[in-house]
Amino acid sequence: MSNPLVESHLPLSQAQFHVLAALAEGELHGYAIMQLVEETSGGVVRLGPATLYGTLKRLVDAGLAEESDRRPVDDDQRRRYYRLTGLGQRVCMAEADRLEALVRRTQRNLRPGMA
Amino acid sequence: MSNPLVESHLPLSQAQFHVLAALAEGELHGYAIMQLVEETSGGVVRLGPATLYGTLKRLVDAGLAEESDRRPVDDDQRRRYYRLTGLGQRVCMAEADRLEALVRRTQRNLRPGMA
DNA sequence: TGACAATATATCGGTAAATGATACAGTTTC
DNA sequence: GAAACTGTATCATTTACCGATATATTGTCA
Repeated sequence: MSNPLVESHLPLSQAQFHVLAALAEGELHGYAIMQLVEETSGGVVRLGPATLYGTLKRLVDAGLAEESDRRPVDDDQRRRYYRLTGLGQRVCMAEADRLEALVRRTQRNLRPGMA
Repeated sequence: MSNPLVESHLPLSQAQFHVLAALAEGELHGYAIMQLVEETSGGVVRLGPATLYGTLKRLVDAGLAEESDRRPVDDDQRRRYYRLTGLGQRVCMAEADRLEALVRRTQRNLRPGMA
């Protein structure tokens, strides 16, 4: 399952992974990403505007996310929606799988009770 | 289970979490950490000397890791061993738990096959 | 309707972290 | 005794992060 195109984007920074993970929920606009990340992390991860829009721009430049032209009726016209690209989905999934293995191993090592 | 002292160190950067996770395996010297991180990530995460020793120093300054005076007989005398502090264990565990939830949610969202 | 809070995007500037390159010394192997 | 590997360390640069700030729109409600 080795894929050089995908792996060249790994590992993702925390900010990048959190934004991609938020977009995995569906098409979202910037402000909604901020709220979702803060909410799903229990308030631990708080992306300010500079971090969010900077990260978003980098993800778009890297081809992992793209702006969507989706426009729900009566939606706030200021909103700009983003979604994962196909590559973005694969990269996000690969990073999630990689972290899963690391997390499991770490939890096993630290579970009570060790010396 | 909220713990301000622990949470003030979250979220960890990728490099910091990887080093702490490596130290969760046991007391290790710098070079061994480099090898272990590369090995357990399937070669995806490669810490150069600057990243490793810089990160290690920051972790020690933050009280998450400490140098050990452990000296196996006939061991290479250049080696400097490090281990997690009590705080480091709790922070590493908290980060692992946080990532676990995020990873699960992301995998659920991206598993085949969605639009 | 007028004021205020929340929503929404954007950028500037400072700071911290990550990283490639490099250096240097000890150890092992043949 | 030379080459490859092990091991720690730092410099200089790049990159990313992030607090602060700006500005405009939308929603609320008195």
